[in-house]
This record gives sequence, C-alpha cells and structure tokens, in this order.
Amino acid sequence: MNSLASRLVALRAQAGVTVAPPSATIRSPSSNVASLIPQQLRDMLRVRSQARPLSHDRHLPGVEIATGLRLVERIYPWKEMPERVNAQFAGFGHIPREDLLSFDTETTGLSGGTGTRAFMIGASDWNDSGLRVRQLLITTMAGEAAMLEAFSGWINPATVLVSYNGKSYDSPLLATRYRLGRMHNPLAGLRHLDLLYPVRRRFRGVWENCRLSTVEREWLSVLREDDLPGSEAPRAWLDYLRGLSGRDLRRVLEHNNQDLRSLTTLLLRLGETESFKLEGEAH
DNA sequence: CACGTAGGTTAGTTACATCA
DNA sequence: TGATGTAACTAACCTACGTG
Repeated sequence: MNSLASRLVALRAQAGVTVAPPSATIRSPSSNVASLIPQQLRDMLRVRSQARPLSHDRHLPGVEIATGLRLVERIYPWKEMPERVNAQFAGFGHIPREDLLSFDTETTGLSGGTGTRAFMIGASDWNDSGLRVRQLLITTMAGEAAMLEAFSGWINPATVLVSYNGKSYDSPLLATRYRLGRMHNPLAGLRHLDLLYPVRRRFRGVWENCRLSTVEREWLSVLREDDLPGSEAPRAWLDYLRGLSGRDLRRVLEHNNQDLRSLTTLLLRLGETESFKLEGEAH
C-alpha cells in the first residue's frame, strides 16, 4: 500500500466507517459494473476494505451506548457523604449534594477555538451507594453528537457544576461544540463552582503553582500510579483512532477518573477548612 | 501553543466634610 | 457659599495562570 493509501486508511478509521468486506464485483477488472465506477472511487472503496486495526490491544472498558460512543461507569463507596456541601468559601452557600455535578473533559489539544474537540467527558455525582463516576468516550469522530446529547441528559436546571479551571477551559469548549452541532448548550445559565479560584486565593505564594496535581500532592495526599500526563491525552486518542493500541487511552480514562475524584475531595476539604476557619474567627 | 477568568492596579467619579 | 481635600466607590485596563 502506498503512503497516500495508508493515510486514507487512517482517515476512514477515524471517521468510524464500518469496514465492508472486499467486493468481488468491484475488485474484478472484468466486471461491467466496475467499469462504470470512476477509478478514484474504486480506489477509495478498496482502501475502505483494507482498513484493519494495527494492534490487537484494542480493548476499552465500559459499554457501547451508541455508535462510536462508550460509557464507563464506576461507583466509589464514600463514607460520610454530606446532605449539603458547604461552598461558602466561594459564595455559594450550602449546596444539596444531589445538585452537584463535577465534570472534566479530555480534548484534542489546548489551542482552544473551534479546532479543538472533546473526545471524553467525565462527570461525578453522589447517589445512595457513593460517588458515581461516569465517563463518555468517543471512539470515532461521528460519536461526538451522541456524547454531547448523553451529557445533556445528566444535567438539570438545579445542577451546580464543579470543575477545575472549567469556567475558562472546559465550559467554553463544550459551548462551542454544542453550537457547532446545532444543539442546546445544557451548561448555559447554570451555577458553576470553579475550584481553581478559591485554591489560588488560599495557596498563591504558598505553593509553586496551583495546578490540580499540586493540590493533590500538597493537600489531598493523592498518589497517582502510572498516570498519563494530560498533554499525552490527544496523542493517545488519535493513536487509538488510527488503529493502534488502546493502552494509553485506558490510562487517559484513569487519569480523568482520578481528576473527578480529586475534585470531590477538594470541594469537601475546602468546605471543611473554611467552616473551621470561620468558627475560629467567630471565637 | 489560545482562551477565559479572577484579581490587582490605575484612573475617573461621586459624595461629603471642612474651612476661609 | 464656593473652593478644596479626602474617602469611598466604580470602570477600565493589565497580568498571571491553568487547562490537554
């Protein structure tokens, strides 16, 4: 296969086009039907028939809930789930726990604008069993609309979003994707508690920076094993789309999952220490 | 790398008090 | 009463920073 054909294979794999078995009709040079099809189209159809995964390690967790869209769901038992979460540190008062939805996206880059898309949306909330972490992952470009629609279904008008730098990054990015998909943006108008800012207010000048990884290390005692840096996420996803191993994409799922659990831990910690501080000031 | 946000700084505005 | 000073507040602008 020449290099152009290789690239076409990769592009078709990215587009999520189902691979059809080779057609004897089209492949046969003696066929009358084949002679009616332009050479260019015949080439494309042949390429399509040759798109095959390049790796055997293609397993991904979860279930396919729509074409090109997977859902991974896990429950983490959580001792002492509060009925209401203290978010006075951000001027949000006390928030009923059923209204909270933490979210975090993994995207194809940092460049922003319309060129960047989310390939994964993770969200966590509490149910009676503990902290539920749900992750939507698209395995083809065509899965995006279904992912956005599924995420919309997790949100209601009372939802209070929780994120880390999500006001500046995740939320505008998703707003763009909903707009391009001509869909209603479910995040518009919701209250949004971005934990980056209270962390900065408290720890600017104390720590070298206020990245979530620093918060985990310095304050939450979270140790990440085999963590894939966020900057590697776009490559991991694109590699999978090209038919390569799913190993790093599974690591992106784990990374995103940990981010969501850390967000919840951080939210509670900020609420606890703030109420302690206020009590101290009152006495 | 682009982008959006918070927070800090500076400049401008308003209200009020003081004094000759 | 008008000029001046000052404090409080607001608007505009700039910078730093975290996101995959």
